[in-house]
Amino acid sequence: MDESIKTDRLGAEDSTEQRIFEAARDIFIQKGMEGAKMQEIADRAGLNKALLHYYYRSKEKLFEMVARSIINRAIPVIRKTIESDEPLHQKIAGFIDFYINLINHNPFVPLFIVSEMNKHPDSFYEKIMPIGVPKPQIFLKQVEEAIERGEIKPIKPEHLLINVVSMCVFPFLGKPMLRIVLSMDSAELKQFYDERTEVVKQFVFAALRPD
Amino acid sequence: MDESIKTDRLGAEDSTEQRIFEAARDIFIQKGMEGAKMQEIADRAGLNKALLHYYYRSKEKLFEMVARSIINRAIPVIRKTIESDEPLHQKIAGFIDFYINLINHNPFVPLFIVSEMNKHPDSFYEKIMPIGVPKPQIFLKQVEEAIERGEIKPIKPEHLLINVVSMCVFPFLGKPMLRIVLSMDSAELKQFYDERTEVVKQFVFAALRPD
DNA sequence: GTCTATAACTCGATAGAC
DNA sequence: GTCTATCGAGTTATAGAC
Repeated sequence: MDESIKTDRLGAEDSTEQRIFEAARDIFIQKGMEGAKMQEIADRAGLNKALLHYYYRSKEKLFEMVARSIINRAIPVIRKTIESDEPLHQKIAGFIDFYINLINHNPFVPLFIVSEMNKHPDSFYEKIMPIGVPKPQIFLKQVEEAIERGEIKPIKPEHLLINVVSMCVFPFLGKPMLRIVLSMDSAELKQFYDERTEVVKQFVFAALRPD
Repeated sequence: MDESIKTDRLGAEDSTEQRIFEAARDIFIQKGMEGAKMQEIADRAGLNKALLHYYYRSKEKLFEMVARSIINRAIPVIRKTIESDEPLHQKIAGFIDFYINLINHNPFVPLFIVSEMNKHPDSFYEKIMPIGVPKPQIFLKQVEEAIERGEIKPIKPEHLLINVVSMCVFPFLGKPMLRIVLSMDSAELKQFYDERTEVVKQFVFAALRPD
């Protein structure tokens, strides 16, 4: 089972175009638009610079393709979970399960998206628009109704949503910090991330449990 | 009351060196090492490029100074809170209060640190070393003791720490996302961030409350 | 210390052979 | 389609006048 956010194209054709795209994705994710160099991408793909331009015309266009592909893959996941109308508890649990698992397989994607959003919020918005901005209304309403029925402790729905997302995403952004501060080795880190799903679920549901 | 993370130097001397440093800090935080241009820093400082080299020799050295200064200011805050031996509940509450307030005044610092850490973990570690890596042992032990005494629900102390930090930091990293997904305007965002301190405290303590 | 002018260099992009 | 060689724009860095 491979949850990696790879590319838009289906199948695993090992075309030159594909190899360039994958090399570019890795480098852009790691170093950002300005930090990435065409030479480095070419080296990683095992080709020369000229070919990058042959297939993608310019660095900017190549970056566009990569960014779009990553966003196209990540956003629908959020949308689907947030917009579905399954029961609240189930939805939250499913969201945590799926989201942590997804990031676990694509640990650098959140930083890429967060950086992109902060540096170029407008171009990001344009990329998101066509595939549809996640609409949290259903979720927010579900929370309010659950509160009215006394099923969960009162909390502003927006804060609940952010709390859940924070605990899913941030540990991956702060991975190097964890390493240093908690002085964990690779094995301990892996275990830590494997435990996360259950821990976050328990934490959230404990926080929501009414008196 | 000014909680901004400004510079290493005390006082507010308006020397050329100082103006360059502050301009550089603003630009580097906003655009990163590669995205920032010496010309832009010079413009912001109201000087010419040559002076940047006169005072700081190279772009790399200037960046080093800025990065070091930001880290030197942010880390001791974490250390002090984590390493103190005040009672657990008080410590957690104080941590949330202080941390959210601090980031609220320096909203771009977390992204800078997270990006830096991920791009150059080694150079980051070297910068942190001399001022002392925060040692969470006291905190971790306090949590374990509180669990044994039945004062709080069982949870791995490391996860609790990360949960708290996540909910404090991530909402600022994801600000543009909040804007889009929750479609908040500036006023609503401000209110949202003002509410955060109380919401996070309540959420954490509710999650920790034993059955 | 501060400025202008320019050297030196990096890197994206193109030309042209194969 | 793929390569080597090179151009040219944009940047960092320095020389030298004031």
